[in-house]
Amino acid sequence: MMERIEALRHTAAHVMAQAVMRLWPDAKLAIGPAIKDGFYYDFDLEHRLTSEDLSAIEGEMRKIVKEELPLIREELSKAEAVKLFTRMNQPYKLELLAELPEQVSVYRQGEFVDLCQGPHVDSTAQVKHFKLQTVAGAYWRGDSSRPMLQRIYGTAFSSREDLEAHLRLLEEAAKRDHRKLGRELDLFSIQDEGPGFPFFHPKGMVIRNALEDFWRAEHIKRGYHEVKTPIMLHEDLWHRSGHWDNYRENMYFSEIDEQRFAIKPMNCPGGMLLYKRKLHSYRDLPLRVGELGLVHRHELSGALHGLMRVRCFTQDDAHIFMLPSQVQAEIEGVIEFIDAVYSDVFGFRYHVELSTKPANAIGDDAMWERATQALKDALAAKGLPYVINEGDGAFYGPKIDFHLEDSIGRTWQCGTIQLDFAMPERFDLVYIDEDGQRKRPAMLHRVIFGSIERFIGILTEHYAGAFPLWLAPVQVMVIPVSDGQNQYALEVEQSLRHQGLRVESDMRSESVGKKIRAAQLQKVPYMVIVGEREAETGMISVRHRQRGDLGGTTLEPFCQQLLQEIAERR
RNA sequence: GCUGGCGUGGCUCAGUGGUAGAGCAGUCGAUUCGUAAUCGACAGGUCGAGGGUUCAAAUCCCUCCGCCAGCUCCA
Repeated sequence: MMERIEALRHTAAHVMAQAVMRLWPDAKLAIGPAIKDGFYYDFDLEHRLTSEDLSAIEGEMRKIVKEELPLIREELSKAEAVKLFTRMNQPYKLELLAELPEQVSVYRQGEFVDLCQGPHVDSTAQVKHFKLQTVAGAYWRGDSSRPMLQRIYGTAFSSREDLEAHLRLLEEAAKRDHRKLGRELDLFSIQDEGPGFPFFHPKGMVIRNALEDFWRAEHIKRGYHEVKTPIMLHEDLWHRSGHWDNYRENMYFSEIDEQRFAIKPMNCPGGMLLYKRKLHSYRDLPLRVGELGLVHRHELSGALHGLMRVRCFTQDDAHIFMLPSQVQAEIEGVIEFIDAVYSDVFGFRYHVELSTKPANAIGDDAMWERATQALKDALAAKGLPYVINEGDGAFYGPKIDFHLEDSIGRTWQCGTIQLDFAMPERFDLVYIDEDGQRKRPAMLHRVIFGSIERFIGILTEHYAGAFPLWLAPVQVMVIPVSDGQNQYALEVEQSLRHQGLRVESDMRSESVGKKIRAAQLQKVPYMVIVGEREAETGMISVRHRQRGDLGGTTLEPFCQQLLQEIAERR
């Protein structure tokens, strides 16, 4: 079933390529695979494709569908295929062919033929429900030193209903985009004067502080200490840590008293200095040291994306210094910690990747092998399925990455656990073992949220802005029915505030309906409506943003119920 | 950084060569209202920045900045 839809999308890609070739016969074909929910095809083409062109291509595709062309597979020798694609003047296909085995396959449909291993559906007639979406640039073979091609993305389904449902889903997803909600709910902004450097507004700060309070409480429970290291440190430190050799491109530098300083892109070198401030006993280990550390990284301008991808962010970092014998238990502990936060508190679905030694790495292969194996062992012990991300580790060690999905299905790395034998070596970290000998500790770098900024972005989309009570910037909006109840509303507001709730009153001379609507749009969890009836009897009328009118009650039980809801983080 | 698109009041958008418009939000006034929009008035923009073409530029051209989609890269 899944394979059939993939074949259908792959065929849709061929139909699109055929349509493009009919409209622009000089187009050079690159590749055109099926992807999640659709397909794309890359073209090298003098003409710059516009959205009007997309309609024209769609029109041509519909003709091809009507022609009911059968897809015919042919097996060719490589030599024959080279001849074929040379005759067709398709250099990218020839480049692909050079790496293929002696026997290759092509698929024909009418006058169109493409190098392809398949499978496909039987006829272009089956590609009925599709839509071309966008055209964007993409490097040939994903290599930024190669030519940039034009990529057309499309979506295709086996039924009209599925296609329409998917298009509706995309529309709904756009509504929960954290950048849109961040503006509407007045959580944060990014100004032209600081691309990638977000401003947090009062309401965004409430969420941020609630997350940090939660974070601190959970870390204390798990035996962490908290520290704060400086934003800026001498360049020499970054030479010692390996960042200058391996991470310089992403770093900001400045000068103080004719000395070069770097703004930290990571917290670990500062953490190393803190560890080294005194001698440690084996009895001190594992030493778990957390830091909400603000780091700055120069990201490519085109990569910036709301709070998800910024140039300065706060990592909820921690460095765990361990005896070699403690490594596996500590990794497992962090895996459990992350799962407890993601699954139990926020109800996220996530997937895990294991990233191995990158091209620019410090430390020898044996060390990398040992560290990678330790991460694998921990994952196996926790029974966590994972995919391997070859060559994507940090330059100082392999890592386990936890990925969360945004509203349109893009995934973002949040949590990560990195095992590092290199940094302790470089900084000559030691502890005194029970035999009195100086020995080398192992070290773990890890984050739970990843970056607070990105995590807030993910949370905003996850909840579509309707944050649970414990995170909601305004928890209760008091709404007097008319000006006559403003005084009573104020008393209610004060009383709830004294209980520690975040309350506001809407005392504008507007209709109740309008004030309720405003609170609903701000996704305030509870509205307390007070009119003449309530003012006289000392009661309140409660409305919930999702459950609607909950009827009358008094302050005391209402307040207790909310405090309970907050305590349980529902 | 690259390819393409876009940039008009706080927000959403209209205006494509002839001295800047709407709705929402805001302010003021009237209304005093019972669970998602009461009525009226007022105020608010050197049209992203700089340069050029023109009698005349939001509109055409150039450069830069920023944003959006994707690629590359990553928390």
